[in-house]
Amino acid sequence: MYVSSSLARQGAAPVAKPAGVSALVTRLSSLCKLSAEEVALLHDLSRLTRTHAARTEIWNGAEPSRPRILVSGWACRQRILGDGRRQIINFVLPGDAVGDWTQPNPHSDSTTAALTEVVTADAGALVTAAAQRARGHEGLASLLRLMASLETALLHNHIVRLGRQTAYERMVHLMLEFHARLQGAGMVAGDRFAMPLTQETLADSLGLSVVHVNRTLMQMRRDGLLQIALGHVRIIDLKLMRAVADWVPMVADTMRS
Amino acid sequence: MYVSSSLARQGAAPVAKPAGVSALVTRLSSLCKLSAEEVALLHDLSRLTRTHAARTEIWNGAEPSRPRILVSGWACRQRILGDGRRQIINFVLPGDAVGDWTQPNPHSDSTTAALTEVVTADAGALVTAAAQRARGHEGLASLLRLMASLETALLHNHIVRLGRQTAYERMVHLMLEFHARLQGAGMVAGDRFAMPLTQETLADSLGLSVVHVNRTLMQMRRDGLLQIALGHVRIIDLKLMRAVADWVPMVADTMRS
DNA sequence: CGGTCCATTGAGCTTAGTCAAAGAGCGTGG
DNA sequence: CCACGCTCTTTGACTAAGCTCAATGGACCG
Repeated sequence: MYVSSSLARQGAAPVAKPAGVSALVTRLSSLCKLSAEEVALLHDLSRLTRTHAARTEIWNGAEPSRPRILVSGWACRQRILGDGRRQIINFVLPGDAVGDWTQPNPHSDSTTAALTEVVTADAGALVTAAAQRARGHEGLASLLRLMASLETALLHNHIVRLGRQTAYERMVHLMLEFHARLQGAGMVAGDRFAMPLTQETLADSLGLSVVHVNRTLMQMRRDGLLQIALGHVRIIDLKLMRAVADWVPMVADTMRS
Repeated sequence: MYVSSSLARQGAAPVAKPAGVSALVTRLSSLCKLSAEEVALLHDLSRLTRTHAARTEIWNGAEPSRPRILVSGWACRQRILGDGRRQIINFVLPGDAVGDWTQPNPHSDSTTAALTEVVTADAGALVTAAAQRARGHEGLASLLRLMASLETALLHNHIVRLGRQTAYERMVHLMLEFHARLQGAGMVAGDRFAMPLTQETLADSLGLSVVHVNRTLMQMRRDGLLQIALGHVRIIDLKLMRAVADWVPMVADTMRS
C-alpha cells in the first residue's frame, strides 16, 4: 500500500513559513532579551544573503571563512567515511550558525551541505558587534554564547540517541527535536511543520538503513504517534511521543512556559 | 583462558603520569602559544584544587558553578535514561574543561562523574583573565576558544563512531582518540598509556553491551592491534589501527608534526 | 513514454544483545 | 593464613534488532 507519503516533496506548499529573515529573527530574539538596536542588526542580515542550491556544499571545515547564519531552508553538518558511509552530525535550521564561529580554522573534516535550496547571511557584523562589547550590544554576546551552548546540547542529545536508543525511540526523539526547534522559529502551525527530508537523510542521521527507517516510520503511523506525508509532519500524540523517547525539554521549551 | 587483562586495576603503577598540574600545563601550552605570564597562571591553578572520590558526581549541569578544569584522573560527561540505560557523552581528561564554561545555566540534563579519583582546579581566574583581554593575556582567549572547538570536534567524532561504525571500528577509534589526547598531555610513554576504565564504561561510551565489548577486545588482541591489560593499553600496530578506524588526525596531531 | 527518484515490502542474513555461568584478582575479617 | 565476598572479565548458547538484497509501485519530469 503506497500512501503517497513522500517525505521530500519539491512542490510542497509552505506551512507557517515566514518569508525572508523573519523566522531567523523570531528564533534568535526568542532566545535572549535583545535591544531594539540589536534586533535591527538581525534584520540587517537580510542585506548580505546568498542562495545555495540543494545538494551543494555551503561550508567547508578546512578553509577559514566568514561566519554565516542560516536564513531559510534545511542544511546539515556531515562526514563521509572512506568507504562512502555517511553520518549526519546535526541539522542546521533557520537561525542556526553555519560552521564553527568560535574557531578560525578548526581541523574538522566535516562539511555543511544544503539539503534543500538554502539562503545564508553573513553574520560577520553580529560577531564583531558582540566582540566589541559596544553599549547597546550586551545582549549579542549572550546570544552567541547561548547559541553555542544549545548546539552543544543538541550534539549531546544526538549521542544519547545513537548510543542508547532503539530505532523507534531515535526516530520519535528526532521528530520531537525538529518540533521544538522549529517552534522556536515560528515554523510550526498548530501540530504541523515542514520536514523536507528523504528517508535516506533520516537514515544517515540516525545511523540506520533506509529500509529500517521506512519500517520504523510505518510503525509510528500505525501506532498513531504522528502523520508523515508530502514533506510535512503532523504530530498526533505529543505526550505519548515524549514518553516513548524519554524526552527532556529543551531550553527553548522551558522559556516558552 | 583468563589472561589477567583487567582494565581497571586500582593499584596499577602510573605510566608517564606527571604529578600535580604538569600534565595539564603540558597539554594546554601545547595547544596555543602562551606568554610566560600566562603559563604562570596555569601553574597557579594548583593552588585551588579539590579532590573527588571515584564514582561521585563532580558537576551538575542544572546548577551554575564556577568553571573547573581537570588536573588528574579520568571523568566523563554522561546521561542516564529513565529506565537506567546510560550513555557516556565524552571523556574528560587532564587539561579538559569540566562542564560548560560558555553558559552560566544551560538546561543540560547531563552530569559529569569521576571515573577514578579526580583532582579539579578552579579555572575562574583563567576565564576572567581571558575575558578582560588584559595585555599579556591575549593567548588565553585563543586557548579557551581552541579548547571549546576541540571538544566539539570530539563530539562530532563520537557521533560518527556511534552512527556509522561497527563495534570493532568504534573500539579502535576510541583507543586512537585516547592515544592522541593523552599524548598531548605527555601521558603516553612510548606506545603505552594508562586507561583506568572497566569494560562496562567502554560499553556505555560506545553504545554496546559489556559482553560484546569483551569479545571485541579479544578480537583486537588476536588481530595484533594492541594489548590491553592491567589498566594499560599498549599500541602494537598504530598504522593498521588508523586504517581500520578511518582515523582523521586531530588538531593536536598535526601540530606535533 | 521512458527515466529517475523515492517509498514500500518481503526474504534471508549478520551483528550485537540477553541470559547464564564460571574464573581471576583483591580486599577483609576471622 | 585462609575462606568468603565482591568486582570485573571471559565464554557459551540462544535471541533479536536491524541490515542486505531484490523487486515493485507511485510521482514527477523531459
